[in-house]
Formats: sequence, C-alpha cells, structure tokens
Amino acid sequence: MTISPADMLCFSLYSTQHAMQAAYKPLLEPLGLTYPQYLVLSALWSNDGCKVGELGGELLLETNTLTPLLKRMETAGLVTRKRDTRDERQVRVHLTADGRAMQDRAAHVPEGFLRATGLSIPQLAALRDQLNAMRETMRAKT
Amino acid sequence: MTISPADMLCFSLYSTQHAMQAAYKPLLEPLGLTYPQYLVLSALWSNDGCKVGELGGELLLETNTLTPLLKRMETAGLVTRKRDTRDERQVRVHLTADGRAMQDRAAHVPEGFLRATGLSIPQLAALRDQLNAMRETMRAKT
DNA sequence: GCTATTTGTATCGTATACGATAGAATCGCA
DNA sequence: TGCGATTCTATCGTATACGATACAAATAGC
Repeated sequence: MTISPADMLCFSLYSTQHAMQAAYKPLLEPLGLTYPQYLVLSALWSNDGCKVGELGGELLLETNTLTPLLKRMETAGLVTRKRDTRDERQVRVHLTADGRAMQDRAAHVPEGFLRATGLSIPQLAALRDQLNAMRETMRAKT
Repeated sequence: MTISPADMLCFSLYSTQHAMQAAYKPLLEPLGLTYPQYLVLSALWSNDGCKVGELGGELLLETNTLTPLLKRMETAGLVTRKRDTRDERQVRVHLTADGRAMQDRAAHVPEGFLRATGLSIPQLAALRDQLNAMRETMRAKT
C-alpha cells in the first residue's frame, strides 16, 4: 500500500502555497508586484528603514534571496538601499514615495485574498495559528 | 494601523512551506533527492509509467516545471522518459530499478517528517484537509 | 594598537516555478 | 481525404530560494 501525494500533508502545504500565489497574481500584477515583493513592502510599511538582516528575520529569508529581490525593487523605484554611515556593514532599506504610495494602491488586496480563500476571519486566524505553530516546531528542531 | 507579515495567513503558508522543505532536507539529502523530486517519485510509486501531463495533474505543476525536473531525474538515473509509440505527443515516465529501490531507501521519511511537525496523526489529517479545501476553493475561482 | 574573530551583506551555482511561445502529432469535420 | 484546430510537451525569459563561499567593516583580546 503506497501513499500518494494527495494524502500527504507536505503536498497540501506545497500545492496550497502555489495556489495562494496564483490567487494573489490578479491582485498584484496590476501593481507590478510579485508576492515576495508585496511581503517586503508589507514589512516596510510597518518598519521603514530597517536593515536587510532584520527583514530577513521577519520574512525568514536569507540575504542570498533578499539582496537580488531588493535590487529588483530598487530598480522598480519602490525602495532605496543605503549603507549605514555608523556601521558600513549594514544596509538600510527605505521606501520611496512610490513604495509608500503602494500601500494605498494595494489597500484592497487583503480583502481580495480573503474572498479567494472562501474562509471566515476566525477560520483564517485559526489556520494561520496552526501553521505558525507547526512552523515554529519545525524550526526549533533545527 | 498596518498589518505585518506575521499576522497574514499567506505568510504563514509561505514560511511554513519553506520550513517544511527545510525539515525534509536532512531526510532527503542523504538520498540525493530534492523535495519536488521526492514528490515525483511518490507519484510514480503508485502510478508508474504515467504521462507527463498526468503527473502535472496530480502534482499541480506545468510542463515548464516538470520537463526540466524529469530530465534531472533522468540524468540521476531515477526515471526514464519515452515517447509513447501510439501517440508520439505523449511522453511516458517510468521508474528505473534505482527509482523503484528508492521507495525502500526512503521508507523512513514519512515518519521523520511527522516527528518534525510535532503533530499527531489526526491533527495532521485535519490540517491537510483544511489546506486541501482552501486550495480547491482558490483554484475554483480561477 | 594590532590582529584574529565575528558580523553583515553580497556573489555564485543549482533547482524550482510559471507566463508566453513554439512545434510536432493527432483529431475533427466539411 | 485534407487541413485547420486541438493536444501534448518542450523551450525561453524572469523571479524566487538556498547552500557555499567571499569580503569588507567592526569588535575583542592581548
């Protein structure tokens, strides 16, 4: 008796995450954003001017992912990257006017995604919490 | 009041999927497999000799992802790709002896992943079903 | 004050993902 | 039966991801 992908939790996670990005596409494409770029902006809207490493800590991404991502966003005119004069090792990421304006232009996105999921707010919160707990368990085991 | 990534269901999905692949790494790396390759093998163990399109239907991946993936697996000696003689448009994917033998070599993987999640079997099944339902809702809205 | 270590970011190589397009084989229908 | 439409897979271009490594700036000890 063999287990098929459809029965595996890992595949549910994997395929649902793909479907999630697909659901975001019609919402983000008109804004010229990819999903990871939208995530970076969401982080900066709450915490402008943070360091690359701080962004990585919040989004759980390494610099080898973030640096090229941020460079594309810089080219797109959404953010600026500046070495900290105090500590030249650090790079501070700041929103441009366009990056800040994107917050209003994307104001409808969360509502659109919620509708796409078909979930109620409490269902969404419960699922989010279950996933976060599972993620932290997996991360704790190194 | 701004929403930060930590509060967003999409980010929970996104980051938990990354953590899932990281949890699989110590289990699959000794076998020389990536997670998507392991998924393909899992599908073939139940359904050897299926068409590229069928694999895509089961794994929800397009040929532009599968073709290079399968070629790498062919190079690694896990599968063969052969045009169907009946219908030359179709390519059939068959397990090699090594690909079939991998089923035994990977027999401990599901148990290892289950432990990494810290979930009970019923919890795992419940989460899987919630995710599958959400995925199908998102996919239906196309 | 000087160097070994640590810290923060970037680069390189490889493997997914996916939209758009191409191209060959088969099918449908007049 | 002939040929345009459809089907199936592959290719191309771009954007993530991440392990391994590089490298400059800052810090710690002696």
